[in-house]
Amino acid sequence: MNIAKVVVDVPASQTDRVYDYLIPAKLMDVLQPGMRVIVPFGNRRIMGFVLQISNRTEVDKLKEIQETMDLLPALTPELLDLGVWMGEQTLSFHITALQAMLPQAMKATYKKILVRTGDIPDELQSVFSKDNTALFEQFEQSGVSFAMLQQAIKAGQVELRYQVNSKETKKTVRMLDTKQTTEELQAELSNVNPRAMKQRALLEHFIEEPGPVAQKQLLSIYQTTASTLKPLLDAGILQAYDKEIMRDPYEDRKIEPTKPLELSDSQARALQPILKSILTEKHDVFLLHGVTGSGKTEVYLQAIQQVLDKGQEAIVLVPEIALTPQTVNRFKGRFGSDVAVLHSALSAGEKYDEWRKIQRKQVKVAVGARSAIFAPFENLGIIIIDEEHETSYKQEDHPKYHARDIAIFRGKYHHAPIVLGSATPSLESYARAEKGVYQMLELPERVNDASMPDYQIIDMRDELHAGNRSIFSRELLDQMKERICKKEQTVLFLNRRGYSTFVMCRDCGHTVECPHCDITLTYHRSSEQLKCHYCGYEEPVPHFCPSCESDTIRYFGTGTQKVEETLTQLLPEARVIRMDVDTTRRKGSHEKLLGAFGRGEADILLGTQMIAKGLDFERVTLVGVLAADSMLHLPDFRAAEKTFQLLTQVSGRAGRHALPGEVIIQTYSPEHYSVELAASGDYRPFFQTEMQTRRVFQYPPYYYLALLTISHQNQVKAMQTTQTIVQLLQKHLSDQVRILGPTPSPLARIKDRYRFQCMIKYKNEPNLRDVIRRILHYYEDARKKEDLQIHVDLQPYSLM
DNA sequence: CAGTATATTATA
DNA sequence: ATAATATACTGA
Repeated sequence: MNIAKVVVDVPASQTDRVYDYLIPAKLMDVLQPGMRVIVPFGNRRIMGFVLQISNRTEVDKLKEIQETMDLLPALTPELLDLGVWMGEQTLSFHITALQAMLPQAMKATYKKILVRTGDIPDELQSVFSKDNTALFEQFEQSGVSFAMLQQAIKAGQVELRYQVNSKETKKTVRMLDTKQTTEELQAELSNVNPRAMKQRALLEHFIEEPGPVAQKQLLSIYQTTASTLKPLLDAGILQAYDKEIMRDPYEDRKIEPTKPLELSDSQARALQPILKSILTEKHDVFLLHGVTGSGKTEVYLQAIQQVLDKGQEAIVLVPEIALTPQTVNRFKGRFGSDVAVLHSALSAGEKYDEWRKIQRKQVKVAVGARSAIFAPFENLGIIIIDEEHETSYKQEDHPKYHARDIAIFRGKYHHAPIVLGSATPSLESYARAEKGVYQMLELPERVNDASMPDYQIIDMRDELHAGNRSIFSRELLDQMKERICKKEQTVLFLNRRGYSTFVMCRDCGHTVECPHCDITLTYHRSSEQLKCHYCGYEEPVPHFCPSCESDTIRYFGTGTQKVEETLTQLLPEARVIRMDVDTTRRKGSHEKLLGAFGRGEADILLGTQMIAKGLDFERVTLVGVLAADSMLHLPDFRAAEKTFQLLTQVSGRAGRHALPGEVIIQTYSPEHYSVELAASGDYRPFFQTEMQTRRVFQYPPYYYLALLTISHQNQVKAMQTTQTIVQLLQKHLSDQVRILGPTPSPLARIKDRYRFQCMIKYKNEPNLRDVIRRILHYYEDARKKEDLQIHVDLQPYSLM
């Protein structure tokens, strides 16, 4: 057993296979599958994952593994299996799938280093630093001729080394301790100059309180600096050393411990089957459909409790934007230090430490966004996906996985149940629950006897006819005034998706477009620039229309800043907190703003998507949605579903406690079923209506989708290639399949590349992945040489 | 025909 | 992805 099967860190189709390496004697008893290693590859050194240790190989001359990067496997056997499966399912490289399961900090970085080993010309010497090394990059920038370096390397005067590093760093604190006994210290004390008061104080500390202490802490207690310490360290009386510590992003937060709450009847009814699956170790998938405020989280908490009691572990996925301190506190409050939290707001180091807590089994519960589904637990008892309908569970770049699919894979492996929770389930999940593939659990009413809020839909066209050109309807304005009088609070939601600010000429209707993409430029007020969100192009706002030279350039669209301004004009007495990307960029600002709102320091909370979820404030009795229909016109078959979900979620922020809630929805499409049915608060009618549409147009959940996007600088080339691909697909797939295209992508041009798509609708195509793989292989040369790009997305969430 | 740009190929 | 090697292509 001296051969390791290794996947190397070269994401390319040619290297997407397993390479065999000899295990050197020093690693013989150390190396295990799942470890990262450094291996020679060609004349470089690169990182790789050990998949397997074996005694067989087909290759005559094997190279040796150079060294290991881990002492504990980074990936468990389960995750290694998952990597294979995920690579196949998403048509990604094996290495890409494996990398996706680890924190960014564990990704390898590569450096080429020049080392001087002999006499070299002065000109070349100038590149090297004092220690006779130089980064290869430095050499390239230095302007010294390549030939000179080549010669020096040939002559053995310079060596080129390939260095592999991992980005992970471990945080340490400086500790102080002494090896001497109290008596010896007493003796030392008498030697210290009596005028060195602070030094004496530090020594006395070690006499009174023996044992190691953090330097920072000690110095602050005795109000002194490291200079006091120095003589003691120099004399060898005290010793300093660095102790590794875990970064704790939540260390200075006080979290009140909570006890399990008494469950309502329906909560108890929903919990029962979950507990049963946990106990019998059955891989069931539950769809927990509970209206907003119905207490889904308490059900999760009690299910997790059962898992922990059994000595098992739990993963809870929460959408990134809902991963607020409030949410985290609910889990930390119940399970304390057994919880690790993984989300994007943490620094790379913090994420790495949270991950290691899981790896070392120092925690039992992982709460996090999409990638937390890869938490390296080995005895999983349950996986919970909250807000399961959220599209952010689908990763948009390779590997394009859906966390729900990964959860089901892991659930099967561990014989553990999966709970998908939502007030507005995805049609896919609800349809599966109806068919009995998943088990349906319902929480039809709110806890605390709170009733569902009252709804009002305002047709903004009527407002316009009545001469109100403001972004606020009269009704909403009146209601907000009333709330301020009653000392109640309002949440205002501005849906900005598919809706951005742009400039338009009032005279001729000209809008400014990106010269490289077929898209209108977005107006950025802070910099007075027009920017393209797809390629980064920007230009200053023109003073005159580029088309007709009139000076009637105006801004359109509504940003939160604009709403805030209007609000202060119309309701000068209102105290407004605005939450958007700009005001929450700084770390902790999110929490600060919500905290202030929670304490009643503002009357109105104005925000985008980020306020749609999880907020739970007692005094919020009014929710206003400013542009309910802004998503409906997007080229997306899920537009109605997303609108319905969003309206239901936002409305769920109102009247969650004793005070009754009211919801006002402003829209230009009051008759659209997604708006109307959100008002009814009832999921089923919407589900049934939407299912009909999906059936007629042959969309999920009736059909599976695969989307191929082909792009090239040359429009004709892109179109023709897509045409050929369509024909190839038609030829090799079954005759039940529906293939659409070539169609120009909704974003027909990005970065000067024309984009065409082909959509495959299918029910059962076991060969699909193989056929696509063959097509990709067929175009391999063209992709490299002619810069043709082919993107494949199976079960896409974005059709752009 | 050397010297250099470009395509091909292997990476264990 | 990257580097070495094979091949094609300039300019003498």
